[in-house]
Amino acid sequence: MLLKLDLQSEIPIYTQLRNQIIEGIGRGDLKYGDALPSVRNLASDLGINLHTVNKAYTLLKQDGYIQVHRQKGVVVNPEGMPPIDEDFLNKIKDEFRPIIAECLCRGMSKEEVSLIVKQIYTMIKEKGR
Amino acid sequence: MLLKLDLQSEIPIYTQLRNQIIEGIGRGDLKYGDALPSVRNLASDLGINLHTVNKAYTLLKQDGYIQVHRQKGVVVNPEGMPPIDEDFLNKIKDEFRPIIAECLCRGMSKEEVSLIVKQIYTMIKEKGR
DNA sequence: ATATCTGTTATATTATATATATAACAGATA
DNA sequence: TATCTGTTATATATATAATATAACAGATAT
Repeated sequence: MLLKLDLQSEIPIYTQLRNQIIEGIGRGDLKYGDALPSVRNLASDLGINLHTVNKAYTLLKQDGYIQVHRQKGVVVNPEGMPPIDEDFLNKIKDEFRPIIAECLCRGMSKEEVSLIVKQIYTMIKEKGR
Repeated sequence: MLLKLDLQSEIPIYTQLRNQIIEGIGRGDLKYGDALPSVRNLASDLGINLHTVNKAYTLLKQDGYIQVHRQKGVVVNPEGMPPIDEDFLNKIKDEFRPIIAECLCRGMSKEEVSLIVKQIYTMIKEKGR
């Protein structure tokens, strides 16, 4: 799977990594049980530090997206993705909220915002072809 | 207008301020031309530093949400909100994207995501009553 | 006029977050 | 036995966030 970094971005590298791996899973590029590169290999490939990759993996592990086995390596959670529970919904609501508020502030209708969101959903899903 | 801060949050104080003011405008609590507290008064009321408020105001000014007059004070932009241009759409797409990817990753359908977004839109808009 | 209120700018300090650099440990594998 | 895992521990450099004082210059009220 191809990972691209913007080292000049204000978004931390470990966050960029985390987001792209999640997007890869969501799109289907990465399937349940698929192996991810070792922290050292990925860091080397990307020209960044081992600990930066490790931080991204740690976050993904904490959320249940991947499993990390001491000596086997890193894999996308073979048991599937974590459930859509209350905690998750509250988290994404907190993340969505300020963006939607800004849309509302500029006069976008509920339908316009909804349409943009649907377009992004489709764009993510179809990018793998 | 009531502003609440979570000093323990990982979200910077100036970002919390910015977001809440934008939400206030979007909801209609703050109307075009309405005065905002001076940097010193608001900082004092919230128990934070003047520069933290000033940073929030500077961001809001840069985006065209408020106007700052040297001696008159701070007001919500009387000419209305900035337009929904290409730059704005690209910005919110970049912000929406990782959240939507995570929804997709957990198996939420396009309609489920869209529904949540609509609910948040309504929630923001109706909170002022 | 003078005191007070604006936003603004400058400087310094502290704390935290981000990213890197080395090194070592312990289990698994070739 | 050498090599590959993730993990942990330190140390360092840089950037960001937040605070603390201080001063400036224009406007306003007394």
